[in-house]
Amino acid sequence: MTGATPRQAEIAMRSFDRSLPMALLRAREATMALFRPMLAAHNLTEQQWRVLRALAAADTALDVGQIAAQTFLLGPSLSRILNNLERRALVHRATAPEDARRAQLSLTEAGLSLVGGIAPTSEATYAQIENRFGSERLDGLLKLLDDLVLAGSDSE
Amino acid sequence: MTGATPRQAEIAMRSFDRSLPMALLRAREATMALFRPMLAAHNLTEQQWRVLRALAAADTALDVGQIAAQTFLLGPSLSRILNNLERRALVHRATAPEDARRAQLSLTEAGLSLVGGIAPTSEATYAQIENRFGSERLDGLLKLLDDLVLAGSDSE
DNA sequence: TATTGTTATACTCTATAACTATA
DNA sequence: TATAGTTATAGAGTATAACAATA
Repeated sequence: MTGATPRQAEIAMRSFDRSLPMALLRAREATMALFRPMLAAHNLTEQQWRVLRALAAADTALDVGQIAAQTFLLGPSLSRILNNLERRALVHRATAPEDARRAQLSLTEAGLSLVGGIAPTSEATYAQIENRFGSERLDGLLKLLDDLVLAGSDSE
Repeated sequence: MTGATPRQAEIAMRSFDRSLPMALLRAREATMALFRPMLAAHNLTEQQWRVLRALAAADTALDVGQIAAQTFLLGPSLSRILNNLERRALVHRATAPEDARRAQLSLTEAGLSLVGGIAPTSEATYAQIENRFGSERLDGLLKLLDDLVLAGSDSE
């Protein structure tokens, strides 16, 4: 035969539906769909928002490596994102006094104000999710997701 | 003040740690880290693999719109990915007889063979996850993720 | 020499709009 | 006119290597 007919039965692999990476992607897409309009309204990409969020959550200034680890961004991507956020005066960059190689990043007043302004909308969306999904189930889900990460990072 | 000191306490928003989109991203990254070497060994991007996986799982040929919906890829991205996979002779493209606008995509013998060859490695990785995480908990997680998608897609 | 971070480069994906072909 | 899909275009992220500055 020339063309090709799909024959799932011939492949010993779980169904697309039960694929864990796909299930995580679907869930993330469904969730982000609720938050995306909020970010678009402020001209923020998801990645930029992750950086701002990490800085807002930190009790202290963060260096580039710490932000990269928390946001799952690679150095080169993060470098450009930080340039962008600095140009928009949302982020402040200083050199660590004890190690001139290391940068210290923090939110500016404007950055803090932006995150603080978005927070109510974000929390309203969360309330909507908790309302529909149940807050106990949401807690359970977060716990399972944390445990999955631990299971993945265990020694081989 | 000039610089900026982060003050999480001033922002009424849940911690970065308890952010659902971040938890889903972390879990997905941790999971994909286990599968990525397998894809890299076959020169497949995650998106290309999602397309092959969708075609392998289908009982019949799929059109571009169906693949886009299942893989969360946009038309233009998918168009290029399909060109790439067609060039590599992994995917076969035909025109639907009843509607010449519609394409019918399926795996070629080589595509089927590729997916079939990767399947054992994929299943071994799954077995590892189930072993560490527990298969009942994995089932529970998949169920919660499905329900979350339903909760997100409900009428506003 | 090792580390922190940026720059260089090539590729891929995202996103929106415009377009072609078909219905 | 509406729909399926591709092409155009601009922007942003991914990934690896090379590099500069500092330790």
